[in-house]
Amino acid sequence: MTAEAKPKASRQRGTWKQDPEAVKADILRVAREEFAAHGLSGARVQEISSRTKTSKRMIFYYFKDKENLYREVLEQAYRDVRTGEKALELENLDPVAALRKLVAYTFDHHRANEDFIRLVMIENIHRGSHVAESDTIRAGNSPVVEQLKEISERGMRQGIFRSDINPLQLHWKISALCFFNVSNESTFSVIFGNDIATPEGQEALKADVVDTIVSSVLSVES
Amino acid sequence: MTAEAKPKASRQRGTWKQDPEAVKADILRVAREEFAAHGLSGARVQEISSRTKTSKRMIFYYFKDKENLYREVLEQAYRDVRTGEKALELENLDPVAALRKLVAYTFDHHRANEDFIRLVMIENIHRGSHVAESDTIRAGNSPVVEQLKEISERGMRQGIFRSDINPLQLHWKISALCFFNVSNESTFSVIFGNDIATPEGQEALKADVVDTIVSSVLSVES
DNA sequence: CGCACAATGAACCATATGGTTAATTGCATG
DNA sequence: CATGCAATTAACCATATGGTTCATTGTGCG
Repeated sequence: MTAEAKPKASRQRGTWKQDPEAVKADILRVAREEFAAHGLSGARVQEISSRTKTSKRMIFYYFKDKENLYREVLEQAYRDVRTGEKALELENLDPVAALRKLVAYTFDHHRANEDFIRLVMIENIHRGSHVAESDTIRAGNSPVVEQLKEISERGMRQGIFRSDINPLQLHWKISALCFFNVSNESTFSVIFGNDIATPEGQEALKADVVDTIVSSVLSVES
Repeated sequence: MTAEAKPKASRQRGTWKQDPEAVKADILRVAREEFAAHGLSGARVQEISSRTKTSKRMIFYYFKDKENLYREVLEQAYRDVRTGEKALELENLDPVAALRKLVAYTFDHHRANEDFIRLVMIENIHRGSHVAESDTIRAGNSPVVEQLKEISERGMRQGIFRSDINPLQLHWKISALCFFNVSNESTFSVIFGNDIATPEGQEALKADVVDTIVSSVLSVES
């Protein structure tokens, strides 16, 4: 490996502190950014190590190999984003208001977690093979479907929602609209102009998405 | 390059026919599959050449380098998929029927062009930098937005559509739902089960997507 | 203290990979 | 049928890349 030397001015030979957890966290943080930016094959271990306070050696010491590092990055990303889904207190709201709040929140939440979106895109390029291998990712399917089920049932009982709502399909639709907004922004802007990508465009779009989801569940005669 | 030899039984030294167009087409076809499967950095020139009737040398002879090959693959893919968007004869249908037909067609069309979807995903990972460089891709923005504009205007004139429809946003919503269906199938299935990915699930989903789009444009008092 | 083991640094390695060089063959044209 | 250029083959190359080896240093513990 030519010129892979690492002077790292801040650390001279002979004196260093041990801090395994910090080192691992540092690697994971940088690796996440690099994988999100360039994909599994596009990311460079060398580049990850350069941006780290530690050395390439430690990456393999703690994470075995590149693919395993990627897997752990994925797991942490899923964990973080699920933790970040804060409780919305939808129980006190009427079904329509609850749904509006949940959709608007999802829209913003996706926008605020672009790296996660990109990791999921990358994972889909790999046909989901790494998420499939992770028990923790498969297990912790977010509680949002349960929330939607609860909202739907209330709305149906009150007669304001149509009676054939499928909560999973409803979640799918919300995901599709909020995910695509982030995932396909680049190509969509290039081809159709970036009216939608501007702050005002995004606000208009969010309102449209919320309305679209709500109108899809309302019973026709309401 | 160790063991990069290519026996290619079907072609012995000293006798070969010239057919530049066929060679180029062959390379493009294989390259498209490889890039769609593994991404720009994940695809291997070596692997592309192996699956081709020609040699690696010819790839660089005709396409200069890997990135340029990728760009030409993208262009051809956009060209093909746009050509494949057959005329739907929506003029004779009432606005709702026309819209239903267009959405259902888009849903099926995306499903039938997974490689194209994957290339667009990959391109978005690269922040659309290659589509941005291609004049032909930027120019030929598909006529679907015009069709939607026409349908919307008819519907609004008849009073059955709400009066604030934005055709581009409408196209965006249709794209989002139809694109996500293909792009995120893997991770969605892993996490939420594959009910939606089954043939029956897809039919139900298509109906739901069509209804969702239609109900989003209908005026509330209709 | 001194020992055992975890953590770290520096250099090194095998191979994969994108790309090139040089020579050869097909073929259209005068 | 010679000449010149396009198309093609086979071998080769520089370097990037993921991963490893070996020695050294920190640290908790008896």
